[in-house]
Amino acid sequence: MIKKPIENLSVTDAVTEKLESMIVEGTFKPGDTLPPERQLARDFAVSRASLRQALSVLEYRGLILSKQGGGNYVCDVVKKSFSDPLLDLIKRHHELKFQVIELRQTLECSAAFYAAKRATNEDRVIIRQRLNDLKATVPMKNPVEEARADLELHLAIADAAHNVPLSLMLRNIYSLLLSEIEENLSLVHQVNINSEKLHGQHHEMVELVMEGDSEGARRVVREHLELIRDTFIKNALVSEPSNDETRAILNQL
Amino acid sequence: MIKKPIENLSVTDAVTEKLESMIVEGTFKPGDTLPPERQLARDFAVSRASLRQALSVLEYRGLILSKQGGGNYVCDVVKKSFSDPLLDLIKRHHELKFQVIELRQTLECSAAFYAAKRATNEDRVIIRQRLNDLKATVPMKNPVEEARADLELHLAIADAAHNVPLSLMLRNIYSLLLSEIEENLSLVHQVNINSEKLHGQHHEMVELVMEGDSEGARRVVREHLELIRDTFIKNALVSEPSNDETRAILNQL
DNA sequence: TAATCGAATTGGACTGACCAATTTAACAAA
DNA sequence: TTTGTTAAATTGGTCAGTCCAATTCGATTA
Repeated sequence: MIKKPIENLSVTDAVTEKLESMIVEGTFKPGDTLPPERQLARDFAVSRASLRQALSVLEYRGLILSKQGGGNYVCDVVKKSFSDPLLDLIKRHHELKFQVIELRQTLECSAAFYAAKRATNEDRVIIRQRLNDLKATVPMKNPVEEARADLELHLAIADAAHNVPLSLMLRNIYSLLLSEIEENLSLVHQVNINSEKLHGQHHEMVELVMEGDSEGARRVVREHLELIRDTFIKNALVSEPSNDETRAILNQL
Repeated sequence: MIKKPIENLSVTDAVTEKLESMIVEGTFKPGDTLPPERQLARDFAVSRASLRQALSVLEYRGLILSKQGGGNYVCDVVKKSFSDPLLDLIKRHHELKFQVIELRQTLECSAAFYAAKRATNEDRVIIRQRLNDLKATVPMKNPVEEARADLELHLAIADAAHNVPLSLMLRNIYSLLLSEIEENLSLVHQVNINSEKLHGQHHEMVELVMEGDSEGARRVVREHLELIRDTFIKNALVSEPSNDETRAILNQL
């Protein structure tokens, strides 16, 4: 039987693949400039329009960088990200970030609720340890480390809920938030306006879980994430005042 | 202070962002066709070449699908799932199914809560349609179709919550449950013991969302999923009496 | 009623032109 | 020579128009 891998590529797609291959295989090395578009189009026997469509995709993917008057520069392929397009989407759209916080609130409220019911002695030791770790990071004045310790505490509580899918989903959300924080440190500094209140909530949250007060734990976590959400919104207002996205967020409340 | 994200966008990039926003925010909905390229170029006051560069990036990112002679179709980004080791894990470990139901309860309670607050008229039409579809499947005596229609109703409510990540996670769970049901039909028949009560809850759930009673909607969904959970547990007891996993589940309650 | 055909619609591609940022080289001044 | 300025060439960015090819959809026909 003949396998028929029909090449049904458009001109643009074919050029995209060809250029990608040449970059990955080293025909064009990082830092090089690609041949001028007009010449490249002639070489590939395609129109400049089709070539430029291919170049736009390659630029979006981070393989090249176009500079008007300069040229098309080949970027370091190592930095190429394989991340999910959906994650890219969430990172770029503020209204989705708000939704992520809302989802986090939903999940964490349940996590705290069940953690208060099901936490084992071992869980309790870990949770206390995470709380101490968090307190230890405060004097370090390192916002990334503090954020990481903060999320580790929340994660310890999530794990104490003994619901594997719930823990996994929160882990996904935390890694997303952490990369967000690492990319934009200024947000964290402004968050610190409410740092005492947030730390107080951390203590209260841990205590209620320890006491087995599931309803109370859920309530505190809800308040905790409402405060985080409000801080996020204030931030959005500061950095992007009278922006359509920001207004859309406010209308959702 | 610096922190000045200068808007130095090219025409193509501006069009890309604009279209992306309109898709994410729902101006163009999944399944819709975008306006014809010539008209879209006129509307944005850009050349068709620039517009097509933007479209090629959006197509690479999976937000739209271009079909020659057909149009540019908006894809359902929500249906794109995280590449998740979670699904494999759950399929291999039966004790996780109970946790999945619990997670589903957490997510759906929030979904119903926000749906009652945010459902648009369009959402309401779809929800009513799904409820009618579900009622229509009952006389068919086809458990898989009924389960599918059931989940479609729940999904419509989830989408009405207007939280993309939330919808996405529930979609993942639903696809998991559906494949589970298809693999094991016997469970569904036994569930039918409570079918009248479940159907009544469906009606009540829809009505409360329609009335905008967010607290009531959340309560009904919680009861609904408690019933589903209990039915699931009874089933487990019948099929696997005095099993370690089953006892572990009961101890969690 | 169903199938078929063709015109209108729509995306795919090409060409040539012009603009704007950058680079390069020529030139002038020190 | 070295340095700074300027003008021309280069190059990416954008646009308008034209034609091709696949699809759609309504009118026509069996």
